[in-house]
Amino acid sequence: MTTRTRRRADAERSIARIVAAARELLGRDPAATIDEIAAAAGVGRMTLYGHFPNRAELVEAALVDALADGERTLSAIDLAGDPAAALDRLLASSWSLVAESSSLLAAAQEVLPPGRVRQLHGAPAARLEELIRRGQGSGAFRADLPIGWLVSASHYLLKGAAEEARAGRLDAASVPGLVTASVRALLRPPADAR
Amino acid sequence: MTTRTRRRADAERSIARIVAAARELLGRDPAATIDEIAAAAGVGRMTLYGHFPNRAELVEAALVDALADGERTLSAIDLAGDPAAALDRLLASSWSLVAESSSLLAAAQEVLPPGRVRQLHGAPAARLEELIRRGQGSGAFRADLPIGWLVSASHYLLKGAAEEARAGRLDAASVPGLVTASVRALLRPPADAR
DNA sequence: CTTAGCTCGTACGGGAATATACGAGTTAAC
DNA sequence: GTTAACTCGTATATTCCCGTACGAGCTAAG
Repeated sequence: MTTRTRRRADAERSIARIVAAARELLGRDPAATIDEIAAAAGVGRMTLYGHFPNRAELVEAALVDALADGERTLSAIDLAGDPAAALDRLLASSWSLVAESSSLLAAAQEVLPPGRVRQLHGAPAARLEELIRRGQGSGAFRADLPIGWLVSASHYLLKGAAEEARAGRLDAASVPGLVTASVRALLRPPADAR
Repeated sequence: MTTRTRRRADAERSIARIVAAARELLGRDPAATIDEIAAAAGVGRMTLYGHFPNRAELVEAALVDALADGERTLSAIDLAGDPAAALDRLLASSWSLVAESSSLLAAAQEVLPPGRVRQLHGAPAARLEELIRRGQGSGAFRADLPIGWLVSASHYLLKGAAEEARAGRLDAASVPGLVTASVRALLRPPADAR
């Protein structure tokens, strides 16, 4: 399932550059053109079409690549021990990943069949969900709200922080602190726990 | 500054129908076409162009109208008394407003000059900010995070909840409860207050 | 060195959406 | 009832982007 007819080395290189360019441009502007991406990759538009039959497949490839990168980073994080501390570690690495490809996600939403994005995006969401669940068991996190919402809400906070940073309304250096403080607050058990 | 040459009654009516249709369609799909909006308003496309020279002005008119409606609703809310309770009242009314025009905001972001949206959107943000500030003064809300971020984060939670509801991942009836619980959590002073 | 694969320019066709031009018919306002 | 304003269809120009076709030239792989 790797390669049916072998690919030449230069083709491999072109594909890598195209995907990288797509990630970068689509990460900033979900409406980035195929022309722009090809140009940014230092490659003719026709070369791009030689590897990706249409826009959707290119976007999907970029998203898959970005997610794979993310998985590599996140899977290296130790989530054992105190859930709150583990959460901080997870968020510290997550936020920049979200920042880099938040509009890539938006681009994918527009082009890919419904549900496909969510499917591809399953692993990181599951990781956070698992951590939250564990924290709920130990009483570190609140359990009175649906866990699906807690996961989503955390995401929205991450995405929001990324957007504020990109708009220049937030200093990039201050973002990690704000994100962790906010998500911790969101997950902390309410005062009137009974 | 109201009307330089008087407008006929039927024109007034057409404009109202167009703006209403624009709010409804753009509120659901930020890419709604001028054709679609005209059709939904029960009006020829040429009539629409007679009143709005281009897409941007139509979008802006729709946004202004939606915000004016929102202002009318929000300004009726009593924000005196216990800040936490006032926050609940404010959020209960805010969330549906956000839900109805969240993608209208997105449409505006794409078409209007940068900063214009934020400028138009100033009043509701200021209202929430003022409430938060008051709550900080009385110790009801946390003061260790920048107030601008607290306001934005609340917004992102509202928008996120609206999105989840539209995607069918959240029951509309449960949204107000989740939103208020989440924003309260976000604003509650941290445990290790010193 | 030969071949198959890859690069990439130019050109073309198509679709979708915006916006303009013209003009005939209709309707509110006075 | 006259006028000015409004409605609205058809047609057309423009722009933008996607995707295809053709073909000449390069380059990695054996």
